[in-house]
Amino acid sequence: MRIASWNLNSIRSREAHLLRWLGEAKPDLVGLQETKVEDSLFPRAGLEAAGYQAAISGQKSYNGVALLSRQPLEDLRIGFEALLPGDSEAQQLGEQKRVISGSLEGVRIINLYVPNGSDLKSDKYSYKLAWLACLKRYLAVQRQQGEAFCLVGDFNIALEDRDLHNPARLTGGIMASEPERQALRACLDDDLHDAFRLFEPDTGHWSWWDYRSGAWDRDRGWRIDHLYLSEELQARALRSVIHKQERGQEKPSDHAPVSVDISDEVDDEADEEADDGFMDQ
DNA sequence: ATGCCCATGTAACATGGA
Repeated sequence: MRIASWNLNSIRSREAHLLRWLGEAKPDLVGLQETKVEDSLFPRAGLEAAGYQAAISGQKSYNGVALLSRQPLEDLRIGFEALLPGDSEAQQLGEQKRVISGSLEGVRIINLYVPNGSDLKSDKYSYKLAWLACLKRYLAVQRQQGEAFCLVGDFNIALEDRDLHNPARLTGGIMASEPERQALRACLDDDLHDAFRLFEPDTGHWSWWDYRSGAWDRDRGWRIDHLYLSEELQARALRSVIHKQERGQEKPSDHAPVSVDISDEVDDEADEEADDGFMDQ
């Protein structure tokens, strides 16, 4: 099973990119972020023609998440409030559409668009930290359910210095500050594993390049889009890839898609030979 | 140093992103 995540920066502006990429990468399950469209205007027709159905949670102009799948998802959950019914903060945070999850073949995918935070002195930064604290409570409930799960999305956090192009200048600032890194580590809690880092220890691999300052041409990027696997899925991980070529397209999103392949055989070892030749870069 | 670019909404900029 191939699971992917992509911040599209507007699905209506990027529909052609998405459809072409789906045909090339053929993911089974995709978490999308920043769809930037209310549900009634979500462009379903092209996706359905391409064999994908969409579970959506959107709003006008900002935010918005979706899950694409070839097979219908089971047990759809929208927002933190789906798992935290008595949590008033979860209710309040649900005004911004940033969380959607569903199950497929015994695997739950939780798709997130973590707030950016803007600036360390901004109210949006406190919002980001409160949001991550709520995510921790949400995951505590998820863990109690004993289901294999995959946490994907645009985290807007470079968790380690090897995840950004200029740590000397950028560490400590937004997307690389210790409080937000600590808040994300608390969510991962030693039992969620970064799929990409199972295979690639080196720096120099990015998933986001700023539109400004010629960041793409200078390869000044950050790795802020992640796929985290629970223990049972970590053992089944075959490879994880950043689909960097998508950032080089005409009128691209500022994010590249990321993906992980999970063995269908529950008893297989992680070092098993991969079963299909799709690669990038 | 600051903004650089891009999308949305609404109608020449304002807001948000990261």
